[in-house]
Amino acid sequence: MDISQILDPLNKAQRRAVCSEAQNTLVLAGAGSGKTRVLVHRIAWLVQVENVSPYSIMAVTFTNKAAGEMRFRIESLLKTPLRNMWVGTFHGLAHRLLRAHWMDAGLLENFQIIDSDDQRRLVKRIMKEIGIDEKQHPPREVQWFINDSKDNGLRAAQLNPREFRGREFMLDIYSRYEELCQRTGLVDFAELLLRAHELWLKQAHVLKHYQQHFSHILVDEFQDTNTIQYAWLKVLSGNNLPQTNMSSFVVGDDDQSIYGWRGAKIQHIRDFNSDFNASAAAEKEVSTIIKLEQNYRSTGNILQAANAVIANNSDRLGKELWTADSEGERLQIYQAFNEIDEAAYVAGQIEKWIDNGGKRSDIAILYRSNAQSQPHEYELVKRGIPYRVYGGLRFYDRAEIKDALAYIRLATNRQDDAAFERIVNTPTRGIGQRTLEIIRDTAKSNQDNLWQTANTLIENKQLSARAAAALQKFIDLIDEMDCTAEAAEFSLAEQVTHIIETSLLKEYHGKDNSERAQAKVENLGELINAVKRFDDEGDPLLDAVKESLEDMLDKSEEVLSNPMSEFLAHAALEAGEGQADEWEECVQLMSLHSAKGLEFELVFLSGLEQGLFPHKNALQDYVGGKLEEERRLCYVGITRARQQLHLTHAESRTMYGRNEMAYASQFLTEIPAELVTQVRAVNNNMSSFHSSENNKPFSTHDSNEGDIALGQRVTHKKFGEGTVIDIEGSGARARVQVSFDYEGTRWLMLSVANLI
DNA sequence: GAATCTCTTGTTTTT
DNA sequence: CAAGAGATTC
Repeated sequence: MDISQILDPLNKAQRRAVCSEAQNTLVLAGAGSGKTRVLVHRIAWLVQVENVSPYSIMAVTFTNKAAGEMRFRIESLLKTPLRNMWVGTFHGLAHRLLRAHWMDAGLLENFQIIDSDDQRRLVKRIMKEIGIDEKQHPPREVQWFINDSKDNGLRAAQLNPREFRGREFMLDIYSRYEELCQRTGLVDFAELLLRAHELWLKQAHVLKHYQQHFSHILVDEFQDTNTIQYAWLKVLSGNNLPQTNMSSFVVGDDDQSIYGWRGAKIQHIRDFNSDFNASAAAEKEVSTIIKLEQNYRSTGNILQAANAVIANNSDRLGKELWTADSEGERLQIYQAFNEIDEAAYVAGQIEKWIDNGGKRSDIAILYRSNAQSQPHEYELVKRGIPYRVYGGLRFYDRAEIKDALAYIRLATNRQDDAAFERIVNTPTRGIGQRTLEIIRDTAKSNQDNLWQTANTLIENKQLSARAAAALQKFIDLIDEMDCTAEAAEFSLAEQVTHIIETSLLKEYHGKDNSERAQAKVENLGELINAVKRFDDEGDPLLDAVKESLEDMLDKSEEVLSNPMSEFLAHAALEAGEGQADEWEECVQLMSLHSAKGLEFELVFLSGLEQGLFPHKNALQDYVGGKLEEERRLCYVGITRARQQLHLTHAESRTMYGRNEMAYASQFLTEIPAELVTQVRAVNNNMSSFHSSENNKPFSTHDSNEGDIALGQRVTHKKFGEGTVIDIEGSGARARVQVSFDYEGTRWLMLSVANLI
């Protein structure tokens, strides 16, 4: 392959980045400026021109989707499969390293990854044990504290107790949690990263091995790295050495940093230059910054809107996107009466797009929170428009699946307390609170896991005959499911099928004949297919690790861990986006967070209301930091659109069962009016009147009680809750409903929902 | 010990 | 509206 194929499709700045000779390169890439393309072509350049071996390259991303796409695009560009290249997410790579070096990392061989749900249960259990009132200190907060500490690389022992005066219990819970996880072979998401970092620091031979193995590290979405990820990269890149040959190539956009709540620090982009040049033995340029500002994605109007919104943020690195493209259409803002009307507008526009020959897969509906997908789904189903929802409750997160996985976990690793707790009495088998309390207490005082404790208690006849019998039945059941090495003669699918059958989970979840129950039974069946798929496809990273460890003395056998553990890790890390219907032609629904990195011809940004987006939690933060992250999220949303962008908000929205009124999002007012067309459909049979108790923002007008003209505004004083109103000119009548907005202001609501 | 009821309470985003 | 906790009844 000749160089022109790699370089021809690139502009000048992109080419400069791809061919960068600096040891460390930071690419500041605006939205739609060809960020992924630069990464992919950079790798192709390294392999084809600089003769770098693919497996001395490590490419890190944040999502599995991005990792998969990068691998795919590199393979298509180079026209060769690259099984041995290290491409993965931070968590995926960290997990892979820990599996290969579990002993050096101080973990149990069959350690399991727990999600935040399991984590909260464990925290709760500890709080109960040491008598901390959950009402006063929500487990969520403690959980957040633990994760935040880990994200910053701090273990309980490293925290200063003096800073916890009056909250010493936080530290106490943290260290007990660490101890419990260690003993039972459980690793949470933050722990994956922290352990991997500690592996570098504590095991010099491991670090040295990988420092010699890799010559190039590439990082996507660099603005999203948290402290521990950044430190991990820094150490691996040889920052601790006087001289290193490792080359780092990172790509990011400070304006698209949207994971601050997960510990990401934009500051890392600023620090990169000074932090990654310790090896200044410079025969060649040490570090360089390249800005990509030409946007190839969106129309001029969309880009201008995005620029205008993000300009309200302070402390940016400074980038101004431009396009050679034409202005295009104006953005359209639709003020809906409520979320049903909003969904109807969106679906109507989608039908129009399709009628004009547009593709469904070019359309995305984006929202701030996953719950907002529901009214849209309802409307799309009603009109028979195929769609697909990303995120939200994912396959492996469903209760019935987590139950099944807990059985598999316990069958794989008896020390897994989290799994034990989840299924010891699911389905119910006569093991009640009392028995469980005894097991927990004994386990606590003996510093033992629940499984072993239960066995001991039965042996020593310390339980009532009834409880002991029930517990014994459970123990026998799990033993019979055994998935440890001895089960190797059965395929994964056979083992899982057996577990689902003998656990009676299908009977348990399907007992009432509801649709919901039926779906659960089907999901359990689907789990077997998921196992089969996993067994067929395997983990592309595994091959890479095997290869890279071949030269590491007597370590190669450690790489091959129990296949069932591999599957469980896959379930925890991939969370199971449906893969089968990936290529089906349908409208895409997803949160703004999961939309990052994607693009669509037609985009709907829905729910642009003050309190929802920006979210009310962010508004309470008067420092503005959180609000700025919301604004970046809005920037991400706007820049997803290529041709057409619709922004919608509703005056009233059903939230936790009540109608809530809301003002339009401040972000809407930040878009220059000349870029926008305001749409308001009047040809539906829906009317909405509202006013606040203090007559803000509307003035009051005299009106005969019980008779309202279309479009007239009223106060609640004349029309109390339940008053019947004639809607002038329509012949319709409605009943007044009183609602409250986010600030607690009282409103009157009349809509099609109130028609009588 | 299990099932059912009532009550409260809490709601972003993801690996 | 939903999940979870706590109380009540079987």
